[in-house]
Amino acid sequence: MSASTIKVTLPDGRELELEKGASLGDVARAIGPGLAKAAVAAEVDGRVVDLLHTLEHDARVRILTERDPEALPVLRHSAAHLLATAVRDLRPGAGIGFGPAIDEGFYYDFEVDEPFTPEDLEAFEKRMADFAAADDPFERRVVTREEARELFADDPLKLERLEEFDEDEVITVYRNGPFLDLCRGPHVPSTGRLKHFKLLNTAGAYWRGDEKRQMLQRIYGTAFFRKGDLEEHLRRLEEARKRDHRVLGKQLDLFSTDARVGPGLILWHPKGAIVRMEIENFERELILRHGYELVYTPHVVSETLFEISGHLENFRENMFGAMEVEGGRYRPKPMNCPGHIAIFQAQQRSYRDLPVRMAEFGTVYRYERSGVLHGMLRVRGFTQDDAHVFCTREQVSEEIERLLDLVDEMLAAFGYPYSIELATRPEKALGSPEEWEHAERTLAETLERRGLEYTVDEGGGAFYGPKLDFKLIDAIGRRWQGPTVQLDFNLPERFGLEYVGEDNERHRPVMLHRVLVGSMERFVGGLIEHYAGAFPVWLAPEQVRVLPISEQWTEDARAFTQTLVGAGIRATLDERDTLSYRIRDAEVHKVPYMAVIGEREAEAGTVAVRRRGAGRKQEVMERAAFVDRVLEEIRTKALDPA
RNA sequence: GCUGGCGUAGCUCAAUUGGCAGAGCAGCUGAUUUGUAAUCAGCAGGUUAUCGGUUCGAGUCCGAUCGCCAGCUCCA
Repeated sequence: MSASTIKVTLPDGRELELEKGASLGDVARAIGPGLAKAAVAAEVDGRVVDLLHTLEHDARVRILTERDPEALPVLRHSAAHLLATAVRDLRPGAGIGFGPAIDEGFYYDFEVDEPFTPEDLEAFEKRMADFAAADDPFERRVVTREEARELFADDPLKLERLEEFDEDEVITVYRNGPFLDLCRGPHVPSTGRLKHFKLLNTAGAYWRGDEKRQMLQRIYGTAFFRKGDLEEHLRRLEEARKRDHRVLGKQLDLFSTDARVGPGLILWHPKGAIVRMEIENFERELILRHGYELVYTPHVVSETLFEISGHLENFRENMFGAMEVEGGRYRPKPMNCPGHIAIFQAQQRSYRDLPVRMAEFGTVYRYERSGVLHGMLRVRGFTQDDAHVFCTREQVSEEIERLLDLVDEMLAAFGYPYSIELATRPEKALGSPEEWEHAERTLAETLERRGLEYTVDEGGGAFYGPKLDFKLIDAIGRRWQGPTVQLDFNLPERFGLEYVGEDNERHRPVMLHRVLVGSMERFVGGLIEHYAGAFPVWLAPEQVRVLPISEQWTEDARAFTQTLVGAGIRATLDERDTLSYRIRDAEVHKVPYMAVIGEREAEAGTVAVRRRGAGRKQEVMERAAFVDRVLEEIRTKALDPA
């Protein structure tokens, strides 16, 4: 092979020989005209680049088309440029910030005097379509720092970014039509590739995410290769909106907030309280089976405790203010751990006592800035299903294993698949690197021993120890914060925790923090959305609604309701208006079972059972059999058939 | 906290350029007794979030406060 050629290896192992300096577009053309047309971008030695990128060395190359998931962020990033093109066209003075692709789409930040209106968005979207129709190529150019300074002389935000480049860093700019941006790329070949996009909303966003800097106006949008994908995405957004726990919470009378009570403080209505009670009962029974002991600690605690724990120092801005009582200062507790530690320390502990597993449904109060509050998902008062395990260093691995079982059993009951993340040592961390290394390895090895897949969140641990995060995946594919297991090198030290070992010496125990649901408020809020308000029977506030067909059968229906209630089933009798009206009402309130009793059922001692959402498909069965079925569903925590 | 938007009956929403606050559902009363997603009629329901201002006149315009929403920042 001559010095002026390079070797390109394709995913199928095939090798091509091309001129040095050939572009990825050339590679695609060399493979075939069909691929050349379909090509969107390319992956060179694992890095996504655009087709203009040239090859100077031998490389492994994969041409990316619409079908490759890696191509979507490229499209979206290009869509962000298209948006900026339109905004610059309609608002010539607009300053440009950053415009990256994000998980579900893209955004671009602008510095403008007048914030954008919904009408502006429509106008921008139309203008984007014009520039897309023009099919301008995305042109990449490497520039010197000086050139770049000149090109962006009128863009202070870009100039600021420019100053951050290292001396030897390659500075590239991209042009499409009239729009030039300082950008690393990659981009699709031309604006004509951008066919299916939508601008979604606008909001303020701080420049560089720094609240001390000026606020820019951000426009969010999304883009797809195929029309159907865009439609599907918009349909999902609509579906998510319909499942909104704040809307369903009101419709189903589960919870509310009240300005007089205070923002971020949840009022659990009777029906919401039943859902919570069922979860707590289930979990209480579960953890007792898993070797936990229940404790209770006070809601208002002397500041002394939080001075020792360090919360007053490190968590102060999240704590409610102090109240003075007889010269002492008290705070609503923001966390339960110090209380549990105090219980641990109430007696001398022997290695024979360990591990000590202490659990509490502990209500905590944290000051959250008003702008972040959100329904039940982000509040100022919430109840954690909190537990702390005090054990020896050697016991950590086994305790983690037990937790994995517990997590699995807990989440299975709600039908949540989950993924695991191992969060490791952050920049600012307490404890020695060796200690961290050991702890991280323990966690990783335990997961591996159980054959569990996990990803590593590098630097995502708390300053006081590494953790395992379990992410729930809900019915419409969204990820939620689930259980966490956190190792703590800090508190045992601060409180001087000790146990007496086999050697009659004092040792420092290891401490694990763990939650399963995290916060009852957030978890139930998430469950409402997961089930779209249609709780499985065991969680349903009302499990059976008994419907007599006419007044004649009311007494029989009342007796049957009593039978159900007597068996421990949450059943009510509805003897109002027409049967149709009551069926509708039960459906609207998502009651899982309707039990209809009329002449035929009264005579035969049966019941006509209609399942929520099943329409007219009903089943007539013996009453005792129905009671058994409902009890069985409750016992097994049966989920609705998908 | 910040930027923008919003706040009308229990709920969902109307109310020309500033000109008599309305409807459906829910509730109550009565009639109807119904076989699978809304029977009919009547009644009641409001200091238009709160406070102040402009105006002959404010749900509508202006200011402040409170709350909510979309984000930013932060997080269970």
